[in-house]
Amino acid sequence: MAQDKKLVESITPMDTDFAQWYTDVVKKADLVDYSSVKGCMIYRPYGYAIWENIRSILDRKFKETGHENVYMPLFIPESLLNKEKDHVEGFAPEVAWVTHGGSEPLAERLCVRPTSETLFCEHYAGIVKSWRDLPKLYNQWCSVVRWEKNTRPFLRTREFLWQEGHTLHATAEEAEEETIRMLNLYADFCEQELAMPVVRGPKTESDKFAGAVSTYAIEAIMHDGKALQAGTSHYFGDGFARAFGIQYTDKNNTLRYPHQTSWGVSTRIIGGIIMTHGDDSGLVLPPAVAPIQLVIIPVAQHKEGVLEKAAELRDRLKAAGFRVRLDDSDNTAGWKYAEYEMKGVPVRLEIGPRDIESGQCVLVSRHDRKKDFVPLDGLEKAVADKLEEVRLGLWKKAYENRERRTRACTTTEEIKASLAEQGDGFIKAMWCGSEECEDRIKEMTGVGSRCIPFAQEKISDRCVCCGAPARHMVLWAKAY
RNA sequence: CGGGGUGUGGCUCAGUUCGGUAGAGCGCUUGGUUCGGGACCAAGAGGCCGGAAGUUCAAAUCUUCUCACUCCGACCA
Repeated sequence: MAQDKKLVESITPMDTDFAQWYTDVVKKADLVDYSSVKGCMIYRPYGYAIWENIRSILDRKFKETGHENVYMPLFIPESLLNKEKDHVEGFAPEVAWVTHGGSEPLAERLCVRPTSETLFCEHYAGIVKSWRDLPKLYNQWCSVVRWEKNTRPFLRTREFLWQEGHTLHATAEEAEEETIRMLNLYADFCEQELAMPVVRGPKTESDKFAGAVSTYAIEAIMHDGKALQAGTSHYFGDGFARAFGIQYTDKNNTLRYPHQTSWGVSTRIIGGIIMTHGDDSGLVLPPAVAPIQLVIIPVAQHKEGVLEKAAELRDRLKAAGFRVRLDDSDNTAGWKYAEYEMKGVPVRLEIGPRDIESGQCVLVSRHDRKKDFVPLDGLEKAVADKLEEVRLGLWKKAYENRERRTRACTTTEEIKASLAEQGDGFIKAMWCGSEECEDRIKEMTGVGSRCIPFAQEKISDRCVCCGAPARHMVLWAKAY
C-alpha cells in the first residue's frame, strides 16, 4: 500500500525523462500554477519567495555599485520601438500589441514592452544635456512580454519577471567597463550565492542582442548537459544614442553621443537553479535563496515537551537570522521528511524525546542526507556551518557535473561522436570566426555557440569546421 | 509553425472500442488508534466528464470546431 502510494506520487526520475522530471518538480514543489493564458504562470508563494530572495540580493549589489531603481511604462508606442532598426527587427516577431483603448481603436498601436531600451533612450534624450549628467545608472524590476510559441515554466514564458539595467556613460571605455562589471556581478552571484558554476564570455556576432555592439553572457550547464544562459550584459556603443538623439556637451563644449549598456537577469534563473541542483527526490535549493533554510520536524510530537522544545529552537534560530519553519502539523515525521525534501529545504532539524533527553538534535543536509547529531548549546553556529557545508556541497556537485560534461574536440565528427558517447555538455572547439561555420556546426552536430570564454585555451590551430586558421575557442552546447 | 500524447471531484487515473445518465485510490472533514523515513479504522462532503456546436429518445462515450497542458522538432534569447 505504502509502496503503491509512493509510486503514484513520486516524480519521474531525472535520468528517465529530464523534461518530465522538471515539470513534475516545478508542480509538486508548489512553485507555480498554470493560468488561463498560455505561457503566463502563477507564481505560488513558495516559488515567488525564491524570486524575492534573488531580487533582494541582486538589488543590494546593484545599489552597492551605484545604481538607482526607476520604473518605466508598460507600453511602447510603435513609432518609438521602430527607431532603432536592428532592435525592432529582433523583437518585432514576438511583441504583443494593444490596439484598442476601451472600444476605441488607438491612433497608434502600443506594444507591451519586450524589453525597455527604447523607453530608457527616449527618457535619457530628455534628461541628459551635460557631461555633469553622466553617468546615468538606472535599473528597473518589472515584467516583460515576449509572445513565445513554446513555453515552459520559468525557462520560457510569455510574461516573465526580470530586472533590466540601462546605463549611459560619457565614454566607450566607461560603458565597456560597466558591461563587464555587471557580467561579473552576475557571475559572482551565480557562483557564490546559487552555487552554480558559470562560464563568462562574449557571444558570437550572430548571437548578439538586437542592436548591441557586443553581448556578454554567463553560461551554466544543467544536470542533463544542456546549457542555460543565466544572465547577459550588453555594450551598445553610441548606436542607440544616435538613433534616439541622446547628446551631451563635454568639458570642451563639444556635443557628443554617450555610450550605453544594458544587462538583465530573469526568473529563468530559477529554472537554472532547479536543473542544476535538483535530484530524484525533488528540488534542492541553495541556502542563499531558499524561502525556508531550515525546517524543524518534531518527532513524536505528541509526547510531553517536544513541541515546546521545537518552538523554542525555532525562536532561537529565527532570532539568529535564519529563515526557519516549524512543521507541527499532524502528518507523520516521515511524511514531512519527504515533503520538505521535495521542496528543497537545504537543512532539516529533527528533534524528539530522545534528543531532548541528551540535549541534542539532528541536522540533515538535503543534498546528501548526511546526518549530524549536534548539541543544542551553540546550535546557531552548527546551523550556520551546516548551511555553508550545503552551499559548498552543491557547488562541488554542480562543478563536477560541468567538468565531467566539458570536453575538447577538434573536428565535427569528433563532436558528434562525443555527444553520442558521453551525452550533452560543453564542447570546447576552435572556430575561424565565420558565421557559415557556426551555422554548419549547428546543423551537423546540433550544438550551437554559447560564448567565447574569456578563459581561452588553444585546443588546436584550425577551425573545427572548415580547417582555416582558428581565431577563438568557442564553447558549444545544446541550449535551453 | 510541424508531429505525437493528454484533458473526467483538490491530485493520480479507470470508464470511450460497442451511446443508457459517473467510479477507484489518494487528499479533505469528523471521531478514534498511531507517531525516529510518505500510518490505520470508521463515517462524511465533493464532479452537469476542458469549451462550443451537431447527431440521437438518450452523449464522458459518436461527428465537427476550438482552448489548454505536455513531449519531440523547427524558430527564438
